[in-house]
Amino acid sequence: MTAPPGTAASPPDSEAERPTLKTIAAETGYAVATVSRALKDASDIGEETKKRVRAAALRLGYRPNRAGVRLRTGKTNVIALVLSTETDVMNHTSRLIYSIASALRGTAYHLNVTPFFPDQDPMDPVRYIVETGSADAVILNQTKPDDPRVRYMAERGFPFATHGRTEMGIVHPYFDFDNEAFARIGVQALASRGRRRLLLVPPPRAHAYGRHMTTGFVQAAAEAGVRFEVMTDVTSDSASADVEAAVGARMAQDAVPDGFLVGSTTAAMAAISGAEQAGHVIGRDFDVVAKEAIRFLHRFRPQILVIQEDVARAGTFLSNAVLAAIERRAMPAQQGLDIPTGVENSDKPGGEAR
Amino acid sequence: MTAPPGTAASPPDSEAERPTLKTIAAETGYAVATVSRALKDASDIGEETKKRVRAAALRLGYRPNRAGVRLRTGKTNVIALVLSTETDVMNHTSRLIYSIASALRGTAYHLNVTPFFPDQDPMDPVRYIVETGSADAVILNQTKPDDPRVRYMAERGFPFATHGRTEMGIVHPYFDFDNEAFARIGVQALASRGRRRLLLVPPPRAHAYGRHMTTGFVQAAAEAGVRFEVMTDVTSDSASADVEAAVGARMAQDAVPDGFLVGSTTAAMAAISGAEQAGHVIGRDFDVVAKEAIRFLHRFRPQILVIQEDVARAGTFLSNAVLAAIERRAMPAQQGLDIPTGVENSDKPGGEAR
DNA sequence: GGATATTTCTATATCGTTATAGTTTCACCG
DNA sequence: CGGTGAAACTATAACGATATAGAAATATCC
Repeated sequence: MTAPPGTAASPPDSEAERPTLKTIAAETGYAVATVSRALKDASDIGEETKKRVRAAALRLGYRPNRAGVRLRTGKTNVIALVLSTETDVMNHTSRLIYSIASALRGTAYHLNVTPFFPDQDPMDPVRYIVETGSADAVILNQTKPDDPRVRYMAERGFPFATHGRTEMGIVHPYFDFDNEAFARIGVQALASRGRRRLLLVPPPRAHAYGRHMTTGFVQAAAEAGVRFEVMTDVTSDSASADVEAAVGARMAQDAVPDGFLVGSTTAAMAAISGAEQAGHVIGRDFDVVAKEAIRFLHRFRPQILVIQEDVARAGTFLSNAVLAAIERRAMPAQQGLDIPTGVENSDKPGGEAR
Repeated sequence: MTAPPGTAASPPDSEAERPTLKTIAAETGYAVATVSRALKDASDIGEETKKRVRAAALRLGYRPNRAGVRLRTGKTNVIALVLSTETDVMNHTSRLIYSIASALRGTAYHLNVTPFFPDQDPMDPVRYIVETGSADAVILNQTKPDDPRVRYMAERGFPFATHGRTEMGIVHPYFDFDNEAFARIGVQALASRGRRRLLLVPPPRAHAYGRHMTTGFVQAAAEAGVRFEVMTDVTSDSASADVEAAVGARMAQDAVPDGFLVGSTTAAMAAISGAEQAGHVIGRDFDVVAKEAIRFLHRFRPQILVIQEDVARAGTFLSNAVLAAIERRAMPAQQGLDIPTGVENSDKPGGEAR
């Protein structure tokens, strides 16, 4: 009898070594290649062998070494989420992260988060990931109308999806909140409440969604036959104090607006503060339509008119989109749109922020 | 003359292959091992060689293949952030992520985010990371007084740091907001405003910080000689509607509290709503002290008394702590505490939420 | 019965890196 | 001039996985 080690009991090591294919091979008596093929259920491996190998793998708690797989196959099993830190809408980011991670549960994929900062070239993280092959797919947020990151990934055929659209005519998977619909519904809600002089605090035009919202606002207001104006000195991403001051100043002038459409949650609060300081009362002198990802604005002022954005749906969609792209699968829909259906305010019950 | 390829011009490949040590070796004429050693500035490599190798590496845009390094050395260059999704305090999470990522900029480390969900064993992600060696260090948040995750990592000597303390007597790097100081300062602020019947909406006692806050509250109130009570049916993590209802009910009974200390931002808003619905006026009938990570509560009610939590500092500290732990370096301080210095309200100017 | 498939398994090379044990070259020494 | 040692470099063997060509063993066919 020869003495191949590890045939009987478990290894005598004090440090429990992590099992590899080699360990299983030694345990079962098969070759490493056979074990590898058996575990991936290859057609040229016998049923009995597969059963034995799987049993050993389970017993030993085998988990493939990612570095080994990655080196050999190039597959990283990583999805990179590249986040713009420019705008951090209330709880938007963490919701997005949670919903992506949640959709990735049960898959072999892990989530890598790479924020980039205002002093940085937005291309840096994207280039790094593609050049070093450190992820299998990328999810981007805060797209610009002409976004070099999208062009870069599309040109290289690197799997990716974006939260937000572009205006480049490049077909790729994205999920977007329908800011045009948001503006339209908001304008209609204000108009139906008798508001006739509308004011938009728009997102920056540098972002694609800023243009959509502005376009929707202008069109809907024109259709409704009401007067309208768009703030130019501040955006919904400006510092709260600036929004407050700008709106306050505007509300002290002539032809006072009586309906606000505001592009972000924080800016909505600031705008209301500004108007109030100019002596106007919400619900009586003016109404406000705002977008939020988590219900809490109604606590700020119950009179506020709110349109909900479903960030979790975005995360789920984007995860599925990149998983499909990695496997070169077709998707039922390459693009997803979160189309709001109407405004809410505090008289309507609903899910609550915690 | 022999014909070793790639001596003169760049490779004729249409697909620009990613350069490896081999590429540099071919370019420079040195052996792969020499190139490797030259790039890590080993002592047994000549200056002239190093210079040439570095130049070639730069010219070719060489970046080490992480999978190769990881396979050979076991080093992943990944920091894992394991997030509890139980409580999602306003913008807390994204701030933490940004600040960690920011501190990791310029290092060779990447950030992996692994949330775990209420239906999951909190040990799962931690076990997975340690067993598969998928990260060099772990950062945990939302510690429990007796936290098995901390025990697990400490026993194995796996580099880690936590946001929040435990009560297990295990010495390890952590950063914590001083919730005891928060409670003390809050109670003193209320007492100095003449409030004599204080109410605490505490964080869940399952979390370490919940105990700290409660302890601090009870002690400070006793010292100040004021009456106090701790809500038992709801916590600052309860659904907003529940907090609102519970506080509202309490405010309709006898011996009405005139000062609230609230453990979270959202619960503070809910508590105020509840009290207001019971007919009480903030600033006149009662005062509220709340904690926030991002300035915006003053917009909700200017009268609110706010104590700021510096989440960015936590992220920076935790990053440095795990980097030191990975390199087995000593840290100037193993533990960090964010000790609030006082309350603010809207009469004091300050940084703004955007 | 010999040739040809078919099934099932194995040996080998490889991905990119690094640790280790050489090897070569040259200077210096007694 | 042989021996010693340092300096500078190289060859080789891993790390763990998998693709691929090939090898036994068995089955199938004319």
